[in-house]
Amino acid sequence: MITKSTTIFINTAIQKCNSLSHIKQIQSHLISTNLFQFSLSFRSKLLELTALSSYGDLSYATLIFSFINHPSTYDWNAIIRGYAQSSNPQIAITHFISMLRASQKPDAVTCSFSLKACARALAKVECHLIHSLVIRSGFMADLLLQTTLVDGYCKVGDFRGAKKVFDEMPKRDVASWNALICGFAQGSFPNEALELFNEMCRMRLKADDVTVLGALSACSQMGAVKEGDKVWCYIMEEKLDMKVIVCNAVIDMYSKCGFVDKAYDVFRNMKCKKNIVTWNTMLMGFAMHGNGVEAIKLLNDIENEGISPDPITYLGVLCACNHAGLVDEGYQLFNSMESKGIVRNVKHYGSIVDLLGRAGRLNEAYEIINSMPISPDIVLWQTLLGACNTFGNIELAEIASQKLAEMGSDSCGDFVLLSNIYATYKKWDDVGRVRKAMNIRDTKKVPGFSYTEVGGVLHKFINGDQNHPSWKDIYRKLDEIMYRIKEHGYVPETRFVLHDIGEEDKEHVLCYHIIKNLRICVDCHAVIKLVSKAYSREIIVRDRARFHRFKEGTCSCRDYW
DNA sequence: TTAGGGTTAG
Repeated sequence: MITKSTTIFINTAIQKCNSLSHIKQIQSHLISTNLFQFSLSFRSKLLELTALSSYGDLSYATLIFSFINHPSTYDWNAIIRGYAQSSNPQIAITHFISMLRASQKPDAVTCSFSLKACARALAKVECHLIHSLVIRSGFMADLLLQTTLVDGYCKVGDFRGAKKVFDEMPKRDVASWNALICGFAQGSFPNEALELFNEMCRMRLKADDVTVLGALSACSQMGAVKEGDKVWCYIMEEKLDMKVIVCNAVIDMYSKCGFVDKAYDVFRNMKCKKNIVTWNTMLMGFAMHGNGVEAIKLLNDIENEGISPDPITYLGVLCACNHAGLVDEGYQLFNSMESKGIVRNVKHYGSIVDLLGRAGRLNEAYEIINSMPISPDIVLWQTLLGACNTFGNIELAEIASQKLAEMGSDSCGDFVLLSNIYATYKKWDDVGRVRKAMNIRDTKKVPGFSYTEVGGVLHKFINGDQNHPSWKDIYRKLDEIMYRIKEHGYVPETRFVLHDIGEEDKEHVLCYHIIKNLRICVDCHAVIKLVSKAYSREIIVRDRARFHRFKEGTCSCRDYW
């Protein structure tokens, strides 16, 4: 029998607990008074504190757990929940399986935590397993659990499964809609996400901040500015612009749709307080559009506002210098980071290598890689290789390729770049050697594709495909465009074609190649410039890294990208 | 005592 005063004493101790040593003191008290094995409620609370609080320690929680003779459902839930939100969610799933093996019945909450673990560990099979367990246990009427299932299925990449659970839900609330909308948006199905959002609006269901975040993300991916405008109107009508997170997403949407001015309008007129993400998002917006000077100015504004820039701020401003060709400014900022207390990560190094590389300062870029205190990653070597390709540096290209091979990169692009450098110098034997290596390694080719959005519908084109319902008309139009830009002096850039083939064939390879999902290539860039002139049209192209705005035969990047 | 959906990144 636990006395009332003991209960008060322990509860107070647990409430006031704020360090691991407090936890240990309470634990020793529980053990010495024999309450550890017999007072389930105190023990579970202690375990929860250890597994979940900021001062707790998961491995210590696991130790406590291992001393429990017969863990209760609460104990299991605490440990599973702790691991589910840790950097190692797979362990939560392992504990869940141990729970089943120990013949301890999971409750709906256990399933919820375990599903979250599956989502974070990308564990598809386990997600299905828990779903069937949920059905067998009679938990399917639980709205919260159904929503977790929808979310879990999306995160593990089973969108059909997610849609099925959603469709079969007898009742849905805004969170269930959000799980699917955001799931689709994050899973690169922006069309579907936006359709669901519109369906929600048609049904006159009230969308909340999370819903619009999903819808905005979808618009950003599609470059669907008209749809984005509609979402922004909805946000203002519903006063969701009082939430900083929503404003941030709007700024991001306008930037990614190619309208950095609109993004800046939203940024300047915000009614709520800006946070560091707001500043970073705006900074990245300027970076994407090659507005280096504005980005540097914004960095000064951040400091004047008394806000501390973080590593992402510096990544943004370096990226901006990069796209604007502000080499010295970027280099200076990179060097000033340490004195500002910002620890450089691999992305900062990637950015500076790109900056120097694109300016042709290849040896300096290589020196930076060699002097890095952290190990360079694949992207970094690819960046250097790309710069070597631009400036025709065979020696460094071979070093970068060697590193990439050592790191196990099987990207087709790496081989293509090296091969292109050899091709530029007509070293066909070396080209052949690279091609052979490509075949042996069975390199993975990322197909080039482009999107365009018309009336809220996304049209996707893969290089040379015939999947679009109007593909014949489209190709006919492309032929006409090619004919017309040749009148404006178009000469296909054939230098960057892998194979050693005749000029005529090379041109054929390039002529339907309009926009790349990776960085825009020299030929595409030249074609679009001429199209903008021949048809007097402004064309906005977003490639993997930035925006190009073509007008009257010139591009906003001033041919520096 | 313990549940669901979320913004910036080379």
